[in-house]
Amino acid sequence: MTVDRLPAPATSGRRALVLHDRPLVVNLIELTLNHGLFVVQAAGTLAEAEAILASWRPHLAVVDMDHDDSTALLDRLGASNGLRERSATPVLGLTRRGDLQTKLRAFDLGVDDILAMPFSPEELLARSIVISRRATGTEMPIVPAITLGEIEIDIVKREVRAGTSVVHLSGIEQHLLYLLASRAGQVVTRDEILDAVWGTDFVSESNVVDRHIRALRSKLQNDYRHPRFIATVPGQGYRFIPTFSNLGWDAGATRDPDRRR
Amino acid sequence: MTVDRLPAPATSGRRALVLHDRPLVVNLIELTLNHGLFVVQAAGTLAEAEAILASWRPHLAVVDMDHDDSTALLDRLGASNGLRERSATPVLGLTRRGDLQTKLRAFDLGVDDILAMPFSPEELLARSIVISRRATGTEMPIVPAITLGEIEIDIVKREVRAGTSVVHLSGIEQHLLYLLASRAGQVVTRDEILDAVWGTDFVSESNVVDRHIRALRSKLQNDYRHPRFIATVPGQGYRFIPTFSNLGWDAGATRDPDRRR
DNA sequence: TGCCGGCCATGACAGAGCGTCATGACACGG
DNA sequence: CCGTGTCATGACGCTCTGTCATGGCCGGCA
Repeated sequence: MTVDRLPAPATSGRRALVLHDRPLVVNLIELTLNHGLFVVQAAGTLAEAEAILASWRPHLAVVDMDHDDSTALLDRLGASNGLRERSATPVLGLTRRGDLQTKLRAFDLGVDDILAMPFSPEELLARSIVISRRATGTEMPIVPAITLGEIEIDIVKREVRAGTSVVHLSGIEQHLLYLLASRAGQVVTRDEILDAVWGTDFVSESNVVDRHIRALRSKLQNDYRHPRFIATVPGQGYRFIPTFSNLGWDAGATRDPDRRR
Repeated sequence: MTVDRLPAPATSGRRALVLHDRPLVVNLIELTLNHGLFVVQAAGTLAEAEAILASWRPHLAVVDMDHDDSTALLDRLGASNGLRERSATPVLGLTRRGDLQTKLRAFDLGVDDILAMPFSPEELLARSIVISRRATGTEMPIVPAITLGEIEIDIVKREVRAGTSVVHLSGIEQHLLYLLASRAGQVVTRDEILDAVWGTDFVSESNVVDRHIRALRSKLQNDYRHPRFIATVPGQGYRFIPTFSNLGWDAGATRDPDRRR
């Protein structure tokens, strides 16, 4: 089965380093930061991050604060006693816990801003742009909308245009859509989604993922009986396909026949 | 009628300048920043702000971005092309409009962080502390709870302890409580509240204030028939009195007999 | 072939937070 | 004594989030 490739993003030469050990989250961040014309490189360990840092000189770092190496990386980035060096790379921290204590500790470690899960891609982009432009003092281009097959996503307004209809997404729905879209054509597990949106602390037996997938679906498709864009792969998870026609099988079937791969 | 004075706040010598032309908002900010052991001085005009700036050397500035002189003051504070000077006073901007464009413009003007109305005192405090400690690189004390008469308010948890019961407030309810508490014993108009919490853009004929006053009341008083702490002054507005016994008139009467003053 | 069990979609619901509306009590002024 | 304006109150609508019970479909297995 062939699937449209995501369009190659335009770049402005702006670079972002991501320290995160969940590939799905990295994909999400990459797709989101494309709106800000960032090119993203991911590191799963401190060593990788340092290599990228030395050779690539990123303009922004997005750091999972729950990662074991986050503190070490922040040290390397020029944090010192809550007072960051002027020329250091601006850092956006991601955290599972949103209480004030956790946030203040993150700032102590040298973060420029902090984002608690679950967040929306809109917030991620906004904060990334803010701290990045503050560090460099230059304007930053934003591409408010991207097109994926038959879908157009406006990240700022949190709207999706599919065909003639325009719908507004909630933060979590937008997160979910970006997650799936960043892996277009591939299957994403429920557990991966749960982990990427809420963090592993969340109740794994919960039904939340289904719930929001369902909300997304009902917003993306005009009529009830024509499932589009999001297919179910039984026993495995969900799969996003940006064009309707590429689904291939009969409309009305949500199930993805391509089960064994 | 005598009313308990608010306790004189402990200070840590940390100073905050507020540029705002609504005295009620200034009171709110003052009471809120007391949790961070700030001493507050307010300016209604650029001239006043400059005088305070020169003689008082504040550690933090809270600036109403809808104020005519906000841009000029930000210039004075060392903003230049989105790139702020290192030693400049950190600035927290307040704005009525919360869209991304407005926020980005605020950052362009040199703000360190931006807060859109309606916000909760908890957020105001958290962001103030974050940008202030980032600028100075020192630890900042927080007093999580303050006591007003028979009421104890935990700003971080957004909880209120009145007697034996503990209740959780929403952001707007907390804002409302701080607003009234910062003018303890005095009457506050509906329009003033509307303006201070939502901004004047809001529909003036709306019932929102009553709605949230009611919610606050029902959370502060255990039993239905004993109104406490928040009295109605017919034709004028509401009045907060931190102790029950000081209400003076018969329990069961929500109305404040002290109408003509 | 027929039954069972697992996976998933669906509808219903809960509950917080926010805002609106209609009604009715109450006091005041004429 | 009645009308008017001011408030309190209950009821409702809406969005967002999360939970639960049900029932359909399919595949595996006897």
